[in-house]
Amino acid sequence: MNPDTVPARKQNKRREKEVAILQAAEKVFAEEGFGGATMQLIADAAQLPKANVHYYFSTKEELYRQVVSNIFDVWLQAAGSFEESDGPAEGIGAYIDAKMEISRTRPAGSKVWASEVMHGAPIIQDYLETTLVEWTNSRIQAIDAWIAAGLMDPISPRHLLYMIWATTQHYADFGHQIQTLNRNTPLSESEWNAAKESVKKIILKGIGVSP
Amino acid sequence: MNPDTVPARKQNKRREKEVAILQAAEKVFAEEGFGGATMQLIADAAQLPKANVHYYFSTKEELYRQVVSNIFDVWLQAAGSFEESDGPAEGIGAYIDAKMEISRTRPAGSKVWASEVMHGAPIIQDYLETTLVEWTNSRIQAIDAWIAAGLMDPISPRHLLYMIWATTQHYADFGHQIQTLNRNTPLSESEWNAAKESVKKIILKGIGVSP
DNA sequence: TCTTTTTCTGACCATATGGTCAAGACTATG
DNA sequence: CATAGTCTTGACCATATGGTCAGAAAAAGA
Repeated sequence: MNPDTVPARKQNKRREKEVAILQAAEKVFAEEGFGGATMQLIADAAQLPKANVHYYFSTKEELYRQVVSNIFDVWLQAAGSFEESDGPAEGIGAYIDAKMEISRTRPAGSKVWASEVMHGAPIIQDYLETTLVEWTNSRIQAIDAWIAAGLMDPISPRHLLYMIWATTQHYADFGHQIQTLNRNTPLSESEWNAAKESVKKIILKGIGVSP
Repeated sequence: MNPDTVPARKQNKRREKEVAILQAAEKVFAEEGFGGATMQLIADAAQLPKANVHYYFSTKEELYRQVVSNIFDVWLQAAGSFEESDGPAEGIGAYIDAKMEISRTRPAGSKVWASEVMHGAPIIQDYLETTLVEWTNSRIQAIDAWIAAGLMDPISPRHLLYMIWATTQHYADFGHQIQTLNRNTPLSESEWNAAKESVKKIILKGIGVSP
């Protein structure tokens, strides 16, 4: 038997447990905020004794840091769908789709991210200043190129990005409000699609891109 | 002398002190979240002993409730600028202006509101279900009337409203991120104006309204 | 099977926090 | 000036929370 097999399996098992805790933590942090979340609540959500959670993540900050870090990875993944090789209709359309999909499937993550930024990004400030700044600048260049090529109106790329972020994340962060305004019912599959199409339609037309 | 004068003056003094505490609380709640905010932090921000804060607001919840309630009033005030008597260019344009102005002048309030909604609106759920639902439905009717009159494209009024809320509030709630992307500098007067114009331009064009 | 390493957990501790209280200070009024 | 009502505040308390730890249990390895 390969001597690496057993250790690998063990590593996997450890990783699985960490992931379970991280999922529980993401949910609790989203619902209660960092200050309101307690290790006991997280442990209960993960169906583990509190001390066991501390075995995998020594401190609350450490756990929170990893939750936020995971969200950032998801964010980066969606960022990849913004391909500058295609035109603005495909690039921006796909990006909006991807971000709306994240809001639908990972609302808790989006809320944790929003909370972190709202409180001054104490944990991920370095990511903001490096990765986010670079990504944003590179996308601004891409949009400017589209503008120069006459593929869209000469709007401010920066504020366009803010609008996309704001609108797409709103469906996660303010999901409770949206549900209240939707006869206290979660958005159905078709309502989600309508939301997606509305957002894309208004923004794309707003920047002078025809589908 | 009017017998009401002295009591009134006293009432004013009490009110002034309450307002000072409410302002301090709004700031602290915005920065720390409900769970992270402590009565001591709020007392320090208001430059009062903690026990004195408790004299005016018996519990943390009570204080928070009033802070959130104040924000809702500000929100309603901005909502008034959405006049259906004018056309969409004026009505929606003025509404965006008003909301952007709130984001600029009361960012802490906006953050508290966002935080409250993100955590399921435990305090102001009744406002959402009554006032907000009514206001939203009435605006949807107004927009539908504009659409019927051929003054704008047949978009979903509901999702248009969400987009306006999301985008305008983003400049307050994610102000830290925006500042980081703005060479770590707060938006200047002219940058705020550029933001306003960008938002109005894209949204109004996006719904087929010419200025 | 015996030993070693990793995982698990109840009990415990130090600290921070929301809230109380009683006594003092201040203010208006008769 | 005396009295009554309002405001102020340091000291205090009960509780909740993040985190520790010793030892049990389980798994891996020899």
